[in-house]
Order: sequence, then C-alpha cells, then structure tokens
Amino acid sequence: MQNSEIARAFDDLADLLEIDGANAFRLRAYRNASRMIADLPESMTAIVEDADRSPSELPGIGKDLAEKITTLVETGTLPQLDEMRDKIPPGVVEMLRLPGMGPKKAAILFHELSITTLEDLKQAAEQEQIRALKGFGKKTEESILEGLAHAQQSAGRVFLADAKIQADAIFESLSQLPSVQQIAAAGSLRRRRETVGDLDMLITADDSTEPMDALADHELVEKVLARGETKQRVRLRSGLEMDLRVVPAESYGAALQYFTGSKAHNIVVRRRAQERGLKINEYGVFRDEDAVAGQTEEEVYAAVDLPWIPPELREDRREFEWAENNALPTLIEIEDIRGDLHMHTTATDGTASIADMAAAAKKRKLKYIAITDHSKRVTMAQGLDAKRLRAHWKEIDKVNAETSGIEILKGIECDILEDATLDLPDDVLAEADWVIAVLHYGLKQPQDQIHKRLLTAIKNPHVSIIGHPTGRLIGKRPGAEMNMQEILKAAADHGVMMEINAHPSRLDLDDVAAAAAKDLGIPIVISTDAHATTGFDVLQYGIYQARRAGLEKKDVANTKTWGQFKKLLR
DNA sequence: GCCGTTTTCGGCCCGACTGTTTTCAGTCG
Repeated sequence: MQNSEIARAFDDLADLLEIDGANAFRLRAYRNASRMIADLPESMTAIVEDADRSPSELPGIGKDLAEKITTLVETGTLPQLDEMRDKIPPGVVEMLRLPGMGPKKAAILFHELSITTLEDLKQAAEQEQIRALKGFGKKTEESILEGLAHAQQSAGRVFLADAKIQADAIFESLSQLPSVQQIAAAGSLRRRRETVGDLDMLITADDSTEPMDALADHELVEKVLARGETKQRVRLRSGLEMDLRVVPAESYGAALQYFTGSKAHNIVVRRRAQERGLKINEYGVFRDEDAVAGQTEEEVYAAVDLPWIPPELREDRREFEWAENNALPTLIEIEDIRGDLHMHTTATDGTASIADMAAAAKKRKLKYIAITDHSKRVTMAQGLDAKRLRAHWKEIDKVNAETSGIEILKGIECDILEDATLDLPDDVLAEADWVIAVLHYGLKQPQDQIHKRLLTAIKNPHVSIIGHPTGRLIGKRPGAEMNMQEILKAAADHGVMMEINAHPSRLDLDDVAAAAAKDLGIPIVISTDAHATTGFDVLQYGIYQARRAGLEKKDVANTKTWGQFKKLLR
C-alpha cells in the first residue's frame, strides 16, 4: 500500500470523526499522522513488513495509530473508517468543502434535516428550511446556495505557476498605492509549494482603506467575500480566493512569518515561544504585554533561538533540526544552473529546430544543452527509431560545430517499455552523450512490474538518468506505484542520476523524493523538458522544488561545467 | 490520540471575521 493511501485514510477518518464531534486534539493526532506519512520518504508498508521495525518509531505515531497502520497495510481496510463511513454518508463530508460550512453545521444539517447529499442541501435551502435551524439564519442559507453554485467551477488547488501569475499582477497594482509601505505575497505561494489553494497578500500601511478598496476594484477580483479592519477576503475571476492582511510596520516580520506558514511549522515556532515564556502572534513577539520583536522575520526566529529559515523549508520536516544545529542548507539559486539536459525539437514533438533551441538556451546564459527527443514508442510524437536517431545526432553534431558559446549534446529520451526492455538497442544508446530513461506508458502496472522496468533501466550501463521518475501529472494522474526508497538505492548503487522535471504539472521528483535522493548522494539534474524556445521559462519551478527539497548547488549536477559533469557519468 | 529534563495525567498555537446572537460559536487560515 502506498503511503499516500494510508495518509488519505487517516485524513478521511479525521473528517468523519470531526463531524461526529470527536475531541479536537484526537483529530489533530490523525491529521498530523497523515501529513507525516505523506511526507515520509520511505515506504510505510516496508516498515510494517520489517520484523525489526514498527510504525510507532515515527514521531506522532503511538500504539493506537501503529495498530491502525498495520491493519491497513495487512488487510487493505480500516474497520473504524468503514464504521464511520456507514454512520456518515459521503455527501455530508462533501458539504465541508462549501465556504463557511464546517463539521458542526454539517452535523446539524445531517441530524436535524436528514440531509445526505449536496442535492438535498440545495433543496432544503431553496425551500427555506435551513434558516429555521438554531444557529442558522437567512444569510447562512443564502451563502449555502451561493457556495453550491460555485462548488462546480472552483478548481481547488491550482498550479504554483498559475497562482503566481495572478499574485504578481495584484502585487504590482497594490505596490504602487501611496499608502502601501511594504508588500509581500505569503502563504504556500511564498513557500513555493507545487500547488496553491489560495493567495495571501500582506501589506504594511497606516490605514487599510486604500489597499482594500483597490483590491476590491482590481480587474482580477470578482467578489469581496469578507472585509474587516485588518483582513479582507476576495474571490478572483479564476475561482482562486485571496486574503489581504494589513498590519502596522512594526509587525511586518511577525505577520510575514505568521502568514507564510506552514501551519505545522508555525505551531512549532509558537510552542518554542511558549517554552521561553513568550507569545507569538501576527503582531509580534510578546513577553507579557511588551513587544520584544516583530519588525523582521529574523527577529522573530531569533526570539526563539533560531536562525532565519528559508520559506521553502517551512513544513515542519527537518528545518528545525537543521536550524538548531546551524546546518541549514544554502539553497540552490536559478543562477547556479549551467546546462539543461532535457528538451525536444521538431524531430519529434518540439516546435523549434536544434539551432533555435541552442540560440534560446544561449540567450539564457546556458553553457550546454542536450537534445533529447523521444524514442519510437512515443508514436504520437513521431518518436525516433535507431536510423532516424542517428541521422538526428549527425545533425546535432553539425549544428554544434557551427555554434559557439554553447555545447550541444547528443541525447535521447528513451522509453522503458511495458515489458521491461528499452525502446532502443544498447549499441545505439552507447553512441549517445546522454540517455534519459523514462516511463510513459503502462503507468498503472503493478509495483513489481514498475520496479522491474526501472531496474532494467538503472542497470543498463548506457542510461545516464531516470527522467520524471514517477510519471505523475499533478492533479491529473498519480505516478506509477513504487517504493521510491528502493528505486533510489538502486540508482545510487549503479551511479544513475535522478531528474527533477521542472514542468509545473510534473515537478517529478517531488520535494520529498528529491530530499531522499540527496541523502543517498545521488546527483540530481533539474531539467525543463522544453518543447519550444519559451519552454526554458519553467526552470524556475524546478529550482523551487529543489529548494523545497533542501538542495544546494553542490547537489545539483547541472550547476557544474560540462567538463566536470562528465566525470559524474558512469 | 500523542507526549514527557514539569513523565502516565493534563496539556496540546492564535487571532479575525461573520452571523446569529445579545455575549458567543463556528469557521478559517
């Protein structure tokens, strides 16, 4: 069983228990466990199956949760979860997604009006049955109907890239207002998570009227959902929601730290404050009534005896351990990148020639690129067979000879076929400077077969790297089922590199897997997979993901010159 | 439900805004 499935079971159980009125701290225990398991680089199933180990060795897993995990892994189901599902229909859980609808209200609607589906809910609201309930009223009823009307179109989390474009546009407008002193985007956008659920914008100003009015009138804003003295919530035309917070300048650092999150990270920071007799909120760090810090984030962290922690690391994973030991990584920057080793041309499904891609790369100060068109299995892209590939390579050599200032390498993105063979023969692969092996098809095969395929590629002496290792498309399809730790160990043993594919819908390896790869000393390559001259733009997103993984310049092989890089190849 | 240099019970982060109340519960981040 995949870690994500175990995490999901605990999250679902927490939702159900919450509607059932369970103790809030019990829910937190389930949700903490869920998050910890989702972030775990090794397979929980492997831990359960190892006689010398137990899930209870992990933080936040006690006797009870360890038993539940074992049951889940061994039987595939969790009796407590099934019982709760029988007790509370799925439609009641769905109601939690409506804005303003939480577990308490959902439970009342279920128990008092026997509402079990969103359709029931709509009818009850239309028939004005809801306003009669205690704690509900006319406005609640109207907001339920509005929420239902919006439920279909609101997309949930969006790609970081899409969120950033909108946040940048609003940032640009608000930053020009006379009353705005400082402005920053916070939240998961600032932490560079691969998807963003909503936007957080922080402003320091003496008065919130002007920025709030300006936001309400912004062309991207559809509706103001709430507005108070310091906080305004709006819905953008895209469906994304955004919070604007306005605080005084002396609170800027505390507010930025607070609104950047993550929630789990902040809980640890505030607990550290408590231990030191301090209280941290968005206005500052306080000893009794006296503010002792708050103007900068550095001050806030210093108050709890920590150095400033880069936002990308603030997930309550390993950042506190690093910070305490003065061992925070110096995270990689986009300027560190010297080469791009994954891209396509008109030979397959790209839109630009070899020369055009090289020129575009040179413009971006890259010193070397590898042209890695598809192999023949990818028929949709008119993938290359041995003959066409050799002709393509000849062309690459020719363009390389005619081009100065950038090295153009002969590469191939070679499919790992469903039967665990490679799409091109060894003698062809042997002629390449750079071979990316990838899974494109048969991603739903059982784990055993996926492992067999990946190990075939890893053991092949001509394969340089595994490209987009899981094959996931964020929000669209899960990756192939695999024990990542096992695959990474094999890659480390055979000197095979691992890719972070920078495309915003892939970002594969993800942050957790990339951190695990680093721990094993595997050289990581951040690649754009560009299919056009503009395709290099996505590099930034690969860098963000690498930073979230705690990667430094030295961990990423394509920060080196090609001469140095070659020495890392087996 | 987890955890412990306050260790097997009693804690567990903190505040803004809304709607429904008439002092606060619920929701949200």
